[in-house]
Amino acid sequence: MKVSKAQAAENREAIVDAAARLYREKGLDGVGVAEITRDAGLTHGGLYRHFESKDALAREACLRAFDWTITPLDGLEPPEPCTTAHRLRALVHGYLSESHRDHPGEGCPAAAMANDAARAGPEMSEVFAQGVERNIQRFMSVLAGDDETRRTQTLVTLSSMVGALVLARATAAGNAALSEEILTTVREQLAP
Amino acid sequence: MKVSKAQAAENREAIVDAAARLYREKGLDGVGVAEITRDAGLTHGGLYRHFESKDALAREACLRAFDWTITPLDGLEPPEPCTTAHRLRALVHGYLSESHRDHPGEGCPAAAMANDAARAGPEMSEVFAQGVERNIQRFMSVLAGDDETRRTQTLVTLSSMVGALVLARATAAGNAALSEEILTTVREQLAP
DNA sequence: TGTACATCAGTGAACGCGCGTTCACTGATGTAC
DNA sequence: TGTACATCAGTGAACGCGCGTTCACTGATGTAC
Repeated sequence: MKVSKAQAAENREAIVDAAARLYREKGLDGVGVAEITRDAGLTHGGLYRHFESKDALAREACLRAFDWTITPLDGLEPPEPCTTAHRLRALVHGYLSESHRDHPGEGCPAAAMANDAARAGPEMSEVFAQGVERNIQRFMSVLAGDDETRRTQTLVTLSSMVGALVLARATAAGNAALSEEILTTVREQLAP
Repeated sequence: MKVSKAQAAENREAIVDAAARLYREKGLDGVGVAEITRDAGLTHGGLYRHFESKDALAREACLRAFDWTITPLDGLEPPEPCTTAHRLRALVHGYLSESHRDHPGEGCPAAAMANDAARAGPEMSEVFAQGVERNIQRFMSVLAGDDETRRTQTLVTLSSMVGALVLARATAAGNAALSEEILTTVREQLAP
């Protein structure tokens, strides 16, 4: 049955949100349209009233996933005086936390779907690159100094964080000690 | 028809090698058993004489992939005197090269299949963790200093390289300039 | 060293299954009068 | 403001397709004598 335009818009958002979460958790090839629409409270047939194809939905979901913001850990809120070092530490320790490692669905898509994005064709890669650039801009705004220095530092720190999180996740189920060592060592090294 | 035991062993190796390459290129969910056995010069039916299931093959292929060694770039062979700094530079610049970015099938599996390994269950995660630990040991052997310092430096540098390569690959098709910027900035920062 | 035969690596058709996508249909919405 | 009706978001059965796995079969291998 038809629903109101407002309801239809809400349903569309629910589908994108569900896809953004499920794709980060299970990968682009790990979720079907049936699971995504079910998660959004709908059935699979109606998907194609909103999206041209599964790939088109995936692209929109990827962009949505980059709206993600880090959840600061308890006690990691920057204390006064709120210096650059304090903000950087809160960010790094939130990113390289056990909580972020164990909940990819609500976390950074750069770490959760990079391998998938690399294989999904140029259109997805373009969307992913837009998201990464947004991540870079947000990270730079935390730092101090001239633009070039901040951008260089951001690229290196972001790469370290993405790499450490990706390795910590891949080893978590099979070697918890190694996963833990990667998280703690890298976060202490980046922001002691 | 039956083949000699030596031929059968060769065929088994060919299947593992093909799987190790294809899984790195296309992901664990991106290749079927038909493509793998075809690549090894066989048909899909015989696979189950050698492996219990596709998952069992995937685990063995992942371990095999970690036999990977970096291909030094032209002119990046450590010059005499061959110091720690020289070896480190050759390694970092080889890892963060355009060639490595564009050929994941022969490259580091930690960067090529980390997302897949994280979702493939505890047994795959254990195999992956073994491979990562081997990568760590090999990287440590290049460095100088006491064990703790070398291991800490290794974990941070390895994370940076994995993160940078993963991001460079995911953005390559959609934003070549950003992909290039990530590679060059991080490699110059890690080993100027 | 020959010979007869059991073994078993490899083949390819067939299976059940879940996938992305289509489509006839439903019925509340929203508009034309 | 009512009323009649076209619209279209959502449903769920159906489709073709490719997947992992099975299995009857083939025929060279390797062994028992």
